[in-house]
Amino acid sequence: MAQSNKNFKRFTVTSALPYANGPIHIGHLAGVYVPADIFVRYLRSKGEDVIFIGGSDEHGVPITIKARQQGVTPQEIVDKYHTMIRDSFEKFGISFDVYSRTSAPIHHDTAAEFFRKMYEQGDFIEKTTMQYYDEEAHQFLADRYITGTCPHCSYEKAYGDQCENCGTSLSPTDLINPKSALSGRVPVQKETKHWYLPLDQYEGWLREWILEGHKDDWKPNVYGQCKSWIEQGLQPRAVTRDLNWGVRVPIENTEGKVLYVWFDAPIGYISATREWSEKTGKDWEPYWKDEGSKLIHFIGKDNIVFHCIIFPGMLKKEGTYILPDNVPANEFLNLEGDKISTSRNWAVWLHEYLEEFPGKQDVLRYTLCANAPETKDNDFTWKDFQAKNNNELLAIYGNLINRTIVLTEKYFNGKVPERQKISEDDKAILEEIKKFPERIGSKLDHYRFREALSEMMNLARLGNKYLTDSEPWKVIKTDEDRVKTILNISLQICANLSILSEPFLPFTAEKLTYLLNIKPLRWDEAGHSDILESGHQLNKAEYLFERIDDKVIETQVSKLLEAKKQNEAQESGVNPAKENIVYDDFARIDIRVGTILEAEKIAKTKKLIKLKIDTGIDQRTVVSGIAEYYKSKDIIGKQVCILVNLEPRKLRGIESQGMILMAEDANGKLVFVSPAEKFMNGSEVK
RNA sequence: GGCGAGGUAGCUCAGUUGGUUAGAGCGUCGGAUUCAUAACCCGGAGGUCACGAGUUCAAUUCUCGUCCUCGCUACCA
Repeated sequence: MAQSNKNFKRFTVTSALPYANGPIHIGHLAGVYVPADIFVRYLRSKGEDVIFIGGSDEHGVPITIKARQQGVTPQEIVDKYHTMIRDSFEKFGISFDVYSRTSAPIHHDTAAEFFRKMYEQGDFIEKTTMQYYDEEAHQFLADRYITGTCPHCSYEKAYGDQCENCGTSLSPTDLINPKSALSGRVPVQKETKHWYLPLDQYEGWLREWILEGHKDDWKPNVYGQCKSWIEQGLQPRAVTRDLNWGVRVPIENTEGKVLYVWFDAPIGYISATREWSEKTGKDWEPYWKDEGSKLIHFIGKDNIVFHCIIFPGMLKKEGTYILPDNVPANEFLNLEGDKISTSRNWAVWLHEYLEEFPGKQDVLRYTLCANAPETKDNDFTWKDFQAKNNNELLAIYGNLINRTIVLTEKYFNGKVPERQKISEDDKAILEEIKKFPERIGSKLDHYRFREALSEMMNLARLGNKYLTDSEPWKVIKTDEDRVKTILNISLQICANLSILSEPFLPFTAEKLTYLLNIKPLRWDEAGHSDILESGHQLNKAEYLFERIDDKVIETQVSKLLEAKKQNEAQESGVNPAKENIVYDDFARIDIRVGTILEAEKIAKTKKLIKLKIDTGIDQRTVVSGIAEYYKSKDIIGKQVCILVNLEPRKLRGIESQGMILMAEDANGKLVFVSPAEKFMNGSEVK
């Protein structure tokens, strides 16, 4: 992975810009901000020149929709969430050098300038297409602003990009009876001109740069995803949209057009750096334009294509920028077994956590780092959070510090005793200590945060073992000099921890430096065993962590269950009745009771099961899309209702002779409609 | 359907350029201990390394196929 960091003069570390239409949750933290923060704290501790960039992404259609729904302006929406996000990051110890926002004037300038330069260089292609236009509101309509009847499921409130009832993705022209969400009028199709980034032309150098150049140092998930995109063939992508919210297209005759949000958002990293530059008086350009700078994007896996292909494409074409050295994207974090969802309120919100667990930032940081979804999706559970606090942070780290300081208080009035004669065991320990900075650091250099964290804890484990093995509480009765040595070494371990744990546990490290009564030290000062001088006075012992008991965890779990209940209530939306029919329409339908004789999942399909049914009339094959809800082996022998006079139809090359009756709820979950008791096969359902 | 990532102890993960008894942390069980927030320390149990076939003297590691999870993409209803 990453070549030696020593080859670089400075580091530019960006973290994905959170979208300002909701608060931050643990998924964002575990995937992006905690690892990024650990990384930059480590670099700073090593004395590297590093800038850590964050900011809110405030443009795009979803924000305008949210604003309309709430009857406020988009700016009010983003003001609210930007403030909230910024403050919660700060309280959580995410140590941005700058946290900016894309509605800031400096960003509008930067993005417009970026676009203009590319435009003048002829880097875009222009295309005119037909788009829906609302003649009353006098504007073109984003896909989300058009509603109509879904051509698949007849749901009447489908959006232009997706039907929320059946989940199908749509394009606005698919909708039956399209309506503008702005005025309710029928929109008309109208020509509009947009600019496209010709990604297809970048394939050559992208292949060389990523597929050949980063085969070994990018994470497999990132590399694989890029490969997938490139091999599938890249398409030109529109960089502008017809919308009133965003960065105005900086060329003439482009009323009502803005930069597409994905185009302006990554430029936000650059704008933020410029903002930082204005505040600090330092030059921003080397961080983005000097080959001696190492640019690293921390993101979630949903952002890979933008940061590995599109944004680099923009940077390269613009011509004066460097490309990212690495994009250590993480996978997703689940919560108690379910996908985290902002709209379904299935999340642990950072601002709530900070209120409910005051002073426990590091506990969450630790849990999220230990469970970071580095190689695959991972699950956060409150029980695990509790275990990590009680059995690791408290039992191993906190306990070592506490017992060491308490012993020192007891025997030496809290003064660091002088080291006396060194035993072979002591020597071995001192040698071990030396290895930790490099051991932890090299893991961090390679973005292996979980392992780095575990190595850090190993130092605390080493300290505990040393204490237990050398039993100063016994030795004190016979050999005080020996105890001096033991505690001196134990205290040096504590001092090392104050340095080496700082990137992971900044609040704890700070408390620890207070307890040890020292100044924060740099990474290079770790590994040594003379950090604390003999005679140095410690402060009084205090706990670094407190036990979290079951009650606290139960409260959190029931809070989640409450959210789940509310979701279910909300999602139990029922479709309105269809038009009336006459009896004859119904009488033509022939439904029978049948029994499933065989069931076999059809390979390579998501939903299909091939069933053999005894209908009383005959035995026949039916293909049914129920595999997401039933396992083949569980349904054999089950009685079901089957529509027997449906025109046969081939699905996956198998002729399906009928249809099994299923009830479907608002979530699309299916359940068999079966006779209430065992009934003769072939019985008619009337 | 195509593509990508993953599938290793109860949980979270490491590892194997193919080679004797597959590792760690947490949990669990037992022991020891009392300086320490029932914490620390020692030890045990626990895995046919998703499944099947192939290559090989030897495969968890290579090849092929299958299944499962997640994502991207396409299509079908």
